[in-house]
Amino acid sequence: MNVGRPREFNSEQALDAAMHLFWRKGYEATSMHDLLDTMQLSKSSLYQTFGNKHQLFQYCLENYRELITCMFEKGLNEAKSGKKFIEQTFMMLLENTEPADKRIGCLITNTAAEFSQRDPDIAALTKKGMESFTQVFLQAVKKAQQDGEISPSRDPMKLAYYLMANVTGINMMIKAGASQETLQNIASEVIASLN
Amino acid sequence: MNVGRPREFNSEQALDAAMHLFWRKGYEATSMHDLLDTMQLSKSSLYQTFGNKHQLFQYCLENYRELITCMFEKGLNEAKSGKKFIEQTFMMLLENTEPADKRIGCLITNTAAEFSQRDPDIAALTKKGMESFTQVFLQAVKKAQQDGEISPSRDPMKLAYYLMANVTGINMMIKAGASQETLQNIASEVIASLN
DNA sequence: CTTATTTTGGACCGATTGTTCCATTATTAA
DNA sequence: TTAATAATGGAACAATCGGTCCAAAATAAG
Repeated sequence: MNVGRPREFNSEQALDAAMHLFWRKGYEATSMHDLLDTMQLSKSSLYQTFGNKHQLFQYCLENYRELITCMFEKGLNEAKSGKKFIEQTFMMLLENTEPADKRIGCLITNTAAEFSQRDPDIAALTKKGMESFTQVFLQAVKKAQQDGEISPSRDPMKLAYYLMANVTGINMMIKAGASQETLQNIASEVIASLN
Repeated sequence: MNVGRPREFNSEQALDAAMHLFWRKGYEATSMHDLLDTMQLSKSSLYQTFGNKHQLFQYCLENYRELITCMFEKGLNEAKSGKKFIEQTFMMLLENTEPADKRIGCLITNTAAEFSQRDPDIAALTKKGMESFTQVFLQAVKKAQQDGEISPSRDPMKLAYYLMANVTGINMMIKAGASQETLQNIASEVIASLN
């Protein structure tokens, strides 16, 4: 069996905790001390298990990408139609305006903003994340076209990227302090433009 | 006249240099050492003139807001029509995809992403910035309606926020590594939805 | 019990962080 | 020339940064 002293922490839970901390505070503003506190493990354990802060962050990004992608795919599969899923997605966004501590946006987007500029490895992960999310929207648009909600003459890939831009934009405007009413207006414009 | 030893630096130039540095690197990733190097003044001079790093950053945010707002207003006044201005704005965005060091996005948006969450003063400035930019789009939409390019039945404020969301979203997708073609597609969808 | 293996706790590291302080320098006014 | 004023350069500061290292602790196998 497992020889040696057993672990006193759950590595998946610890990674999840780190992910949420980075999500909320960003990379630079999160210290190792913060991480140890939140993940509830010792410094040695963290370095042994996750390498270092930078590697841990990359694990978190991948974890986040998989988590969100799965959640979206599940939502799409359970939705009554393609357009319903898209509407639900925007409605979900609007729920994160109040209180202020819910305005944490999207980890991928936050990360792209913080340092896509100076780290090619991280930049590759943000690109990958964006493409994963876009794929879900692509499936949603195709489904909506099959359901007769969007004209088959419209390019589904173009619409998928268009939706991504708006979801990203709304996420950022939430962080910039836009009101729920404002965001509601944006969402309704986007939904109305799908036909 | 001015008594005492004269300044060896231009405070406006120094502020401008700091602004561009924060724009490129973000707040946390920019050190005082970086700033002194770029602004070309001594530590004492920086603290005497701008208070501290946090205050300097706030000055930079306001400087940026005014700079961009003025630039946009000038562009709008010189544009042949409201819709032409909007199109130009999106075209300008697309020019910042390559090379990688041009993908610095928008300082207000970057700042909202980095720490609207934990600093009310900064959050207020990002909100103010977003509102300033939205005002320009509002004027542009109204002009386009007067020019007969957008139906007068559409709510100009809603469209202004809708445009803001898309500009912000595209800016973020640039940072996340989206291709120029992708962004071109998004922009054309947005432009096409204005009628 | 002994040995091998793995994890844990914490002391310790050099480097860097933002900031303060003061003597020195450069200027104007008297 | 002297005094007043303001800017500069740099030493010094405590605090924190991410990271390393090793003895101690806890388990399984022999």
